[in-house]
Amino acid sequence: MFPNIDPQNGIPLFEQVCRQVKFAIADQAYLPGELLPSVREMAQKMAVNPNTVARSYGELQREGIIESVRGTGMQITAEARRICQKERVRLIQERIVSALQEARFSQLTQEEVTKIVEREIQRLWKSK
Amino acid sequence: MFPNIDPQNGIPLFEQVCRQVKFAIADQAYLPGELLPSVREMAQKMAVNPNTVARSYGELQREGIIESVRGTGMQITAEARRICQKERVRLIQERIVSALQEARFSQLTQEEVTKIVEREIQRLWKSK
Amino acid sequence: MFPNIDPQNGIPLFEQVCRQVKFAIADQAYLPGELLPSVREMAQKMAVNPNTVARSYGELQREGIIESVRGTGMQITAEARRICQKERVRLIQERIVSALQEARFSQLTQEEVTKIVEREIQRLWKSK
Amino acid sequence: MFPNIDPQNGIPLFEQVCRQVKFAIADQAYLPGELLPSVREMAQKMAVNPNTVARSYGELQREGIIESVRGTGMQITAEARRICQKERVRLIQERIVSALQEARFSQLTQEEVTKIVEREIQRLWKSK
DNA sequence: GTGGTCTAGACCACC
DNA sequence: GTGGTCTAGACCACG
Repeated sequence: MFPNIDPQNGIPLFEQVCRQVKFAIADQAYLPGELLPSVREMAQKMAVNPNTVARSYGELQREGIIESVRGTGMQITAEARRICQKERVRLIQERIVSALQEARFSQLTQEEVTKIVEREIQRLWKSK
Repeated sequence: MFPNIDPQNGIPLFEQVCRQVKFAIADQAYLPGELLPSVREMAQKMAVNPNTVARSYGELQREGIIESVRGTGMQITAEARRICQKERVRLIQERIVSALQEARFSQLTQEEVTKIVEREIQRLWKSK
Repeated sequence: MFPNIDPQNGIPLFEQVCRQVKFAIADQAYLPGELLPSVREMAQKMAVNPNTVARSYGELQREGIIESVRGTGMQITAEARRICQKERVRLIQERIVSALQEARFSQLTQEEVTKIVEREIQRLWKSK
Repeated sequence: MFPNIDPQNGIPLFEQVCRQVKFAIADQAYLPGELLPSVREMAQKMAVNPNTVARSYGELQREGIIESVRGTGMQITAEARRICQKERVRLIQERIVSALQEARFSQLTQEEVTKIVEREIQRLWKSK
């Protein structure tokens, strides 16, 4: 359920963790009122240090997506899904746009880019 | 000629500088045998610390794209254009693919992604 | 009778519970020889986990304010009132002094602080 | 200039550091555009771990009081003073009010509290 | 068991 | 030199 944490891709680990959790919530893998896996559990799942997960959870808490219940765990808030769905689109869109902007500036033609994009979309979504 | 340097987008400055120079060479803005602008000059153009440019030039030299000519400056090599054109496509493609992969994993539908991509391509290349 | 338990104000819950009980005893709401409400009952009154109350009772016992009577409950000791009255003043005074010290150190003027204090005292005790 | 960090008073160290820095800025000990002492330097001044200071600086950054200048340090923002002056009053007032509320609820009389407060204010500000 | 805080020490990218 | 990130491991308060 949480693959994809990559220490070598430039994006900080704690931020990748945030993204994964947001995507999972947007996807209703966790529902409001439920508890997120504990810091230690999640750390093991994702093969990162517990402190890294703790930092991510702190971030999510600040964004109003989860809240700490003393001695119990981190609980999904009522607004979590709404926030995460917006975030999901925003985060991904941001990254796509940024990549396309670089392509544009570097003088690639619309045709070249379209070809790359269509090929990859076919490849990635074919298994559906 | 060199806009787009963004200190806040996660990609190291010196790497952004490398990219810009590679793209300019791929685009034949600089031809083999010509000199690159001096470190200081380029630093000013790009609004970046001279040390950052120096590091980028070192990187380009290591990749065989430019070579230092004693007392004169950094000269574009004969193979520069070939290398840079390959690089340009590789770098951009890599980034696009990585962004689309995240979109795929996060359960966005093919339709949603296609919509974003097409809209942005229209927007970015409309001025052509 | 026991409002004011606030999970978010930095002071541990079990300590807030201790304070409330001490203040109630100082106030003669409980007299020597009487029994405190059972752990479960008190937990419900204060909307707090029974374990938290149990810990507080343990603390109060260690301070000689209550004593456990086998199979009966926690009994108010003879010295309870004396201890609690001293405690009450000490605890409150300590907290006020600490807050004022920070105000002093942070270069607030005597006038600013006096204004805040007088306003709040008026507000809090007006219903008398 | 930065005394008063106390590991034993219940308030987290990183938060005490934040408060101290805010108070210093409110007091114009640091002006907009200036750099805060480096993480390592401040850590030594305050006798805490550099990571603790880093966390505080991150917090201040999130509140718009300082901003990170790559490779240079943490710079006081233009709005820092305004924010910190508001914060100073808010933080201190909050603490005073909270202490007085406890006094109120615990059945101390207005006279008792007034006596304590006036005595302490005299004592703390007498050296002015 | 849970999260929260703190320390120590490391490595990196940037100036 | 600077801040940013990550790890490892500890202790505490709370349920």
